Amino acid sequence: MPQDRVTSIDVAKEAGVSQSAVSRVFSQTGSASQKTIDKVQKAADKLGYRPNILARSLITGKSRIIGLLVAYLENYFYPEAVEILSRELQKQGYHVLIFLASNKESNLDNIVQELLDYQVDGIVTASVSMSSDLAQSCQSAGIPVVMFNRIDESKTANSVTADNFQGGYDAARYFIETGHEKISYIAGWEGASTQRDREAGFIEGLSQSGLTLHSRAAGDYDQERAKQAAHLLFDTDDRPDAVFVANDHMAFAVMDVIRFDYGLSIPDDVAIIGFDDVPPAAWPAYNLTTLRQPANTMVQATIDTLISQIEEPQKERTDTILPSPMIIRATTRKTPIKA
Amino acid sequence: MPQDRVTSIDVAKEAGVSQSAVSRVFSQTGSASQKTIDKVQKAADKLGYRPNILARSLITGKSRIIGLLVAYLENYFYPEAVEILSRELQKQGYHVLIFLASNKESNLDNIVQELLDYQVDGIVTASVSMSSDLAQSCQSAGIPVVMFNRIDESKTANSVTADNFQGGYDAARYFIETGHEKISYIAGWEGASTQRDREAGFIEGLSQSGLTLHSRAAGDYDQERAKQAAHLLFDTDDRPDAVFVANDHMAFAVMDVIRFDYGLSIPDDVAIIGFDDVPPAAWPAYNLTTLRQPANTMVQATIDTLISQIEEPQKERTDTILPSPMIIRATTRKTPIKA
DNA sequence: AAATTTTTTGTAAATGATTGAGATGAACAA
DNA sequence: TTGTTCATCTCAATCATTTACAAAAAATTT
Repeated sequence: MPQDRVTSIDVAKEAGVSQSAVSRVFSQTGSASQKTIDKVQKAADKLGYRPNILARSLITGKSRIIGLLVAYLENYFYPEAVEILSRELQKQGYHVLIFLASNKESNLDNIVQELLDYQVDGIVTASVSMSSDLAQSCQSAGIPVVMFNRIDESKTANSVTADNFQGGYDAARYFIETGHEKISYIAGWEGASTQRDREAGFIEGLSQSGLTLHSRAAGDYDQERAKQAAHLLFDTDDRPDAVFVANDHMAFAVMDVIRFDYGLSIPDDVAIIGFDDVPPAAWPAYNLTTLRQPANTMVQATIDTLISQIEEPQKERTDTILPSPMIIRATTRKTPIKA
Repeated sequence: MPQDRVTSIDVAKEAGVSQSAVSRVFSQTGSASQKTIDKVQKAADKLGYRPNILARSLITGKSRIIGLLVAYLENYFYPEAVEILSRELQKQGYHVLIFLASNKESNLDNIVQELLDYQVDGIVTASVSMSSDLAQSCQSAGIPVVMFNRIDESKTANSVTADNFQGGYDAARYFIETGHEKISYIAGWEGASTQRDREAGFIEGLSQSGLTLHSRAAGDYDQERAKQAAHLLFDTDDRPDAVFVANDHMAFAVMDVIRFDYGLSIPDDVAIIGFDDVPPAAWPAYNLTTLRQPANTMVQATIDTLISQIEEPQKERTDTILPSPMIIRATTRKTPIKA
């Protein structure tokens, strides 16, 4: 049977002090004499008392809950980020309430409403971009929002991203440096800022050498679609000799198609660069050259912006862009020029 | 500036009814005439009112929050499970507050306490087993606990697992059927019930044919350790020709070692069976024969037990064991007998 | 139309904490 | 002793709801 909750009143009675004395002992703010602190501690331990966070939140107006809105976890960049985010926030006395967005946009409004119903102190969106209306409505409710891995075009929410443009640019430069000329691109989901920036940077990098895309197909950040895209690129006489894939998750699928469906060798026949540097990229079976999104620092930046805005609501919004270094592994050639 | 919260009192004033009338409209229980419902709805819409869940929880004693305690997300079985869990609970009006356990046992007590502080309605642990004391203390606080993917030896909490014993058994039988005799095992973390059951089943399956383990090493469910374990098994003249690896996550690392460090061919030189059937197991680069843990049905069972216990606290605890079918892919031989 | 039942409504008391205002008392100086 | 200061404490209001109770209104029966 659910034993009755122990409240501060019970502790107060047990310790022979007032209820508010108990409260003062448990909320760091209050001043209390060592004597009462001891008495209260002892009574609390005896009864197994712990303050009810919900009641506290009600009155302080701070729940110490951060709402995390994420669309899917199949790209392994996100589980990693979620883990770090959650651990770090935990250290600072916050906790993460997780919400999964369906793919249908329409649903997002409802989900954000539910988030607000829980009186979250802040919101992090990962792999999801809020409409400006939605971001605005959080804003005006006084709830800071950080978009993780998405840029907010409307400049309402904060954002933290890797330098997607530069990453795309570097990928292009590296392909060119290593002697490629037929260079193709498999795009992510067109609605995502990451996709747009990576492609824009890549194109820019090509055009520096007077090149354009040899071919292009959309993979929507999905493995099945990426496979189809790869077939599109390779079911032709004029195959690319280098492919930049908009994220690692798709790159694995693309590599599998290239190796197993076409029997081509990577990087001798085709070089591949991905984006994210998720753990499997380092697995010997793939050993993928990629642009690293630094999950750790990205999460840290996310938390910093969020918490500083929670504590000082008047703070300006910020866009943080972190460097995305190239991790050179074995899916690209090392030799500068093709024999 | 954070605009003032809209409360039921504001709505009541606007609609010209009592505050409790507003409450009645928003909580399904209360009776109200169509006329007041309309008035209240209109006023609420106008002011943008939504009930404060924290305040509601305070009085009802139900937060509709489920605490999820997870140790790490690097084994990709868990992100998948978390995603499904969260989505399904969301459908039922619950939400997931996620807590990451550190590896240090000591910490677990604190974390569970924090969970309870949030007045969660139930707890799911994934890849974590609670001490019986801890489970007991949740029990007596009236908070049902389901251990996902762990058996509770002490029979205090509920549990949902795949049939790990049978899976191990089947792996052994399959190796034997396909003509192997030097059969080894790479163990998971010895503290986990999954590890123990998988190994026990495997040994049992071998002994049915009068065989014993050719060799054994511990990988602790960790890729680095698994690699070391693989070296231990293969740095010898008398190598195994089949290895059962306690989960897929380690199996990938082991395959990489076998292929790239020893230049052996899978399954011709060595056959491999894993456990879990995480998505990368189906990727052509691995194409791993494995025992599937049915994430979907396991999560569904978890939710069912949890919710039924939340709603009927007197309910008996249950252990659910779900079948773990073998998914035969390309890391095992198909031919019954070695040439 | 009166009596009865049913439905709706408002009042007020919870829920379990925080917190400001004032009361208490100890410590100290004059 | 008296007055002053200061830390500590208690009281009571507050947070935003739900909900028991009783009163009022509406619907139904006689």
